[in-house]
Amino acid sequence: MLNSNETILERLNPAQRDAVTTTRGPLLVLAGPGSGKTRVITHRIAYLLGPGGVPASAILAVTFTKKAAHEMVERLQTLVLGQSRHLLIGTFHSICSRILRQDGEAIGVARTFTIADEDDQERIVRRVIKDLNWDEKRNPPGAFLSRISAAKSHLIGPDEFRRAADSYADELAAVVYQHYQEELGKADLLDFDDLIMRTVHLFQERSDVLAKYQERYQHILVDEFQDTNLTQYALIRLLGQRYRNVCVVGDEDQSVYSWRQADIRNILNFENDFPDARVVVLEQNYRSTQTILWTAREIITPNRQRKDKRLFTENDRGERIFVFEGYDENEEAQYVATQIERLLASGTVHYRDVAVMYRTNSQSRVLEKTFLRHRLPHKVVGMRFYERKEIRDLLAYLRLCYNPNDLTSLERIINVPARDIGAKSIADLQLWAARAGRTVPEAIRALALDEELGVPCPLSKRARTNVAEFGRLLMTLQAASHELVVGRLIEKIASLTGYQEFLRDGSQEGESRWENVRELMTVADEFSAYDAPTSLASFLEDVALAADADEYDSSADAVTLITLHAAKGLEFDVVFIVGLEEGLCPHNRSIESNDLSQLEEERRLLYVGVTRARRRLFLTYASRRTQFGTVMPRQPSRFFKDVPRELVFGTARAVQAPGRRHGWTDPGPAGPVTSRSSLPRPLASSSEALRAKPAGTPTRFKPGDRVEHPKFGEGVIVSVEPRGEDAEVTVAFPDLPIKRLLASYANLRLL
DNA sequence: AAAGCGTTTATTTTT
DNA sequence: TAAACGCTTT
Repeated sequence: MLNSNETILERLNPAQRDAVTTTRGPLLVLAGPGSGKTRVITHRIAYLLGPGGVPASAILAVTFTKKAAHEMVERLQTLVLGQSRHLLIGTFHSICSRILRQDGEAIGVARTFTIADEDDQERIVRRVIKDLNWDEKRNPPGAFLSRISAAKSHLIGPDEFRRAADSYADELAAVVYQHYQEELGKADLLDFDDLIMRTVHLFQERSDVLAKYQERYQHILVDEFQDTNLTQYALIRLLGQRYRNVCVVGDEDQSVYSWRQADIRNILNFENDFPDARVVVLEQNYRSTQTILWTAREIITPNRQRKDKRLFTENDRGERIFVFEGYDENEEAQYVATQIERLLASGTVHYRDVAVMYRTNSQSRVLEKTFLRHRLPHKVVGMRFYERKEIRDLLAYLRLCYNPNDLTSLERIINVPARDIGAKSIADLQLWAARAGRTVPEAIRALALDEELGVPCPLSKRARTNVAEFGRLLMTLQAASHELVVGRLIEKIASLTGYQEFLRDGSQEGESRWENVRELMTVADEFSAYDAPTSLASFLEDVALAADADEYDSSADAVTLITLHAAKGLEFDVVFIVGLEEGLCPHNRSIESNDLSQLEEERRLLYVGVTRARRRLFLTYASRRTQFGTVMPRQPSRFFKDVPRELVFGTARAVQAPGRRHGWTDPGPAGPVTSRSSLPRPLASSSEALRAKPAGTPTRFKPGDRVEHPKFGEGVIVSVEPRGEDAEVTVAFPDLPIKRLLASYANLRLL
C-alpha cells in the first residue's frame, strides 16, 4: 500500500513525476528554489524501493550537510517505513570516511586515522613553516591552506603541484604542501579534502575495490550538485560509470560555494560525460508568494552564467517587499526587532517562522544585543559549539585515546591544564625522538614506562618527571577508552586530567564553559544511545564532520539568526535580509576582485536569501556602520536596482532612485497588492520620521463588530485605538484572555 | 613558565 | 572593537 505506484506518484506534478520514475540511466534534475526538490529525491527513492524493486542496500544518496541527510532519512521513514534503515544516506565526507576506514589500508591509509579540522590544519602548517625556518609573519598559513585545498579539490597531489608551479608563490606552496602531507601522514590524520581525494585515489588504484562499491551501489543520487568540486564529481563518476544510474539534482542559481572550489561546470560536464542523460527542469515554486518570486527572478536575471528558467507559482501575490534604511546598524536591528514584535502580536506568526539573514557572521552581534534587550527569543546558527576551546581540548584527549599518533591533538593538550611542560620541554622531546628514530608519542611512552631509547635524553630531570606523569595519564585514559561509553570517558578525562578543576575556577565564565563540557557529554550520550555504545571512532567522526547548518533546530520557538550561506536549503514564513550595502553584499572582496563571476556569486547569494521567504520579505540596510571601531558611511547595495519598485513598500532611498528598467511588465490583476489598511507600516528611518505625515488611515473596525481571527477564532471587538496609520484593536475571544492586536497584522475578518 | 602590558591587526562565506 | 601578538617582567 505504502509503496504502491499511486501513493508515491500522487500529488506530484508532471516534471516531478518524470524525475521520480526515470530510474534507469543518468538523470539531471534542475530544480529551482521551492520546487519540491527534496520531495523528488525522497519519492524517487521510495519509487526505487517499491515499484522499482531495488533493494535498499543498493542505493546511495549523497548530500553536503548532515542536516540534509537527516532530513532525507526522516522524510523517508514515513514514506517507506522500515526499509530506510538499509539505505546509505550521508555527506560526501562521511561516506568517504567510511570507505577509507574499510578499505583505505590498500593505499596506505591507517585504519585508525582521525580527521584534521581547520584548527589542526593551521597548526600543522605553522609547524611546517617554523621547521623550514621561514618568516612566520610573512607566511600566513591561511594562504597556503587555501592553495592546498584548491589543489586537492582538483585531484592534484604534491608532486603534480610542484611540477605545475609557475609562480614563486606556487613554488613556496608546493614545498609547504609536501611537508604538510608528510606531517598528516605521520600523525595518521586526514584533512577534509583528503577524505575525498584519497577515496578517488583508492578507486583509481584498486579496480577490485572500485568494482565492489560499483556493484554495491547501483543507484546513486546526489543532492546540491552545483556545490560539488571536481574531486567530488570524479568520485561520483567512478562509482556510477558501471551501472550509470546516476541522478544529480542541482540549481546553478544557488551555487554559492565557488570559493570552496565548487564548480558549476560539473552540471555541464555531466551532460558531456553522460550524453544520454535525461534532463528534467522543475520550474513550479510551491514556497513563495508571487511578489517574492518575481523579486527573486529580477535579482537573478542579470547573471550571465546561467540557464534561463521560467520559475512560476500559483500562490497568491502576497504582501509587498519591505525596504528599510536605518540610520546605523543599531537602528536597523531595532527595526527588525520591532517588526518581529508586531508580527508576533498578530498571532499569525511564531518566533520559529522568522529568520534574519546576513552576509557575515560578525553582523549577528548587534542583532543579538538588540534582541536580548527586546527579550526576543533567538538562536544564532553558527556559534560553533565545536570550536570552543574547552570542547576542542576535550576532543583532543578523546582523539588521543583513539589515535595515539595524533600529534596535533597531543600538542594541544600536553600542557592543558598546565603541567609545566613548556615549549622547551616539547622541543627537547622532539629532538630526542628524532635522534632515536622514534615519534614523539613513542618518546613520551618510553618516559612513562621508564624505558631507554638508546640515545641520551636531553630533558631536564624535572621535565622528564612531568612528561612521564603525563604519559602515564594518557595510557590510563587510553585503557579506559576501551571500557567506557564516550560520555563516561569524557567525564573521566575531565576529572583525571584536572580539566574540570582547571575550568571551574569560580568565575561565571568558567561555569559556563563547564556547562559546555556537560553539553558535550550529553551529545555523546545521545550518540551512544543510537550508535554502537562504545564506538569512539564513529563519535569522533560524527563530531569532526558536523557543520554549522546542522545546528539549525526548527523545534525551538526562537527567531533564527543565520548567514546567507547557511540558510541555503531552509525556508521561513518571514525573512529579513540585513546589511544590504555596498561592501557587505556584494562583499568588498568580490567587488575588489575584478572578477565578474564573483559578483555573480554575490547576486546568487542574495537570490538564495530572498527565495527562503514564504510570505514576507524585509530588505534592510544602514546609512552608516561601525566597522573595526570606526563609523563609515554606507551606500545601499547595487542589487536594489533590480528589486521592482512597484513591489516595494517603503520610502527608503534605495528604492526611490530610478530603478533599472527591467523586462517584467506584468502589472498583475488590477488594484493594489493588498488593501492599504492591511499592510503593516514600516518604520521610517529617523530622518524621514521627521517629515513623515501620518495618513490617518481609518480602520474598518468598530466596537461591537464580530470578527474572525485565523488562530483565535470568532471574537468581538471591544475597542479601537488609532496608532499612526494603523489601529490597535482590543478583541474578546471566548475562553481566551482579551487580546490587543494591531489591525494591520491581525488578519481579522469582519463577520 | 606564566602573567602583564602595549601594540597591532583583522572580518566573507564552511564541508 | 576585541582578539591576537610580541615583548617584558616576575
